[in-house]
Amino acid sequence: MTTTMTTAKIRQILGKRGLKVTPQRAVIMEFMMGTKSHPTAEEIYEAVKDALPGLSKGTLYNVLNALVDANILSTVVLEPGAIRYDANVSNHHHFIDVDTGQIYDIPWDRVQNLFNAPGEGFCVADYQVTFYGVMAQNSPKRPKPEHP
Amino acid sequence: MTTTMTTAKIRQILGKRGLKVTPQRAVIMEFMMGTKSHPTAEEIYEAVKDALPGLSKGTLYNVLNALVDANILSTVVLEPGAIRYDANVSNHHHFIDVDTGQIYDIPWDRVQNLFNAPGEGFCVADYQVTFYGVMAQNSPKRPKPEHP
DNA sequence: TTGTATGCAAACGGTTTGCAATGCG
DNA sequence: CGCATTGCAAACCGTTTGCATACAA
Repeated sequence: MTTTMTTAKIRQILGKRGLKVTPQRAVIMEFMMGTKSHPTAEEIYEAVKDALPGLSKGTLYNVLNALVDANILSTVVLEPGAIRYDANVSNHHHFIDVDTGQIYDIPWDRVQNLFNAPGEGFCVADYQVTFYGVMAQNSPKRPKPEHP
Repeated sequence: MTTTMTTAKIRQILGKRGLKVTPQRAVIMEFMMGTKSHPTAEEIYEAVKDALPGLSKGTLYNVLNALVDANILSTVVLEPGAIRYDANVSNHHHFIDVDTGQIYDIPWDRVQNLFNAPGEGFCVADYQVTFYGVMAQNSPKRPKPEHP
């Protein structure tokens, strides 16, 4: 895990929401701000356990729920069985690569306005598109294999 | 639960897929074909337990998984914690009434073609839109209160 | 110092699995 | 008759909860 965000910045974000700064919160936030992979709680646990050897699952969920409540993280449910966490809290869509399992954020404005799509009687307040497909082999967005 | 489909029709659907006809499958199918409510396994269990007093949860999941595998039912995950089942197996979108919790199917062709929306490099094979909002009070689609 | 956050362990809810008994074709 | 399906109970997995201790403000 590489450090991508200063402790000061994290203190500021937490402080602004009236949340205390704990090592657990700082490390988990730093990891989440530095990834776009939409990890599950289990994956976050694996990622931070070197930096937080004593971390318990209970505390992990406690921290994640606090950050979600404070609107620092958002959640997505794309498959049954696990909640995924995302540091991108602005409105956006998702693309799931069915080959690699990678999940990509799709900017909100790439999809045309669909507020009226459902038709008469449906008062749409929000919507979200989930795309399924494969990322082009030559796309720079495609993750490189670990051992080429 | 009202009978909306003949036993013969159910036998035909199951037979075509090479599935044996059991009372459990017949009753569960009949209930699912007659509802648009996207019930969870628990809700299906409650709905059919009068007709199938001995039904076990294990068998319920066994039946539901068999019907999903045979493409007689489809699944949706709209919230964490529970899979919802739908007798509508054709491509469609969903509208969730955030007041009532009701889930409505939105026909596929009410949403314009979004295959190219994510942009360069994303080869979209499929997509699905989830709308959140409220159904107009005067809409005929809105469910009537149990005790007006 | 005070109240909130942590660690641990037990509980929880939805779903799956193993196995003997039943029943459909 | 033979194999698929059922019922039951235990196991599983992600998540929540309760409580005593530790710690940020």
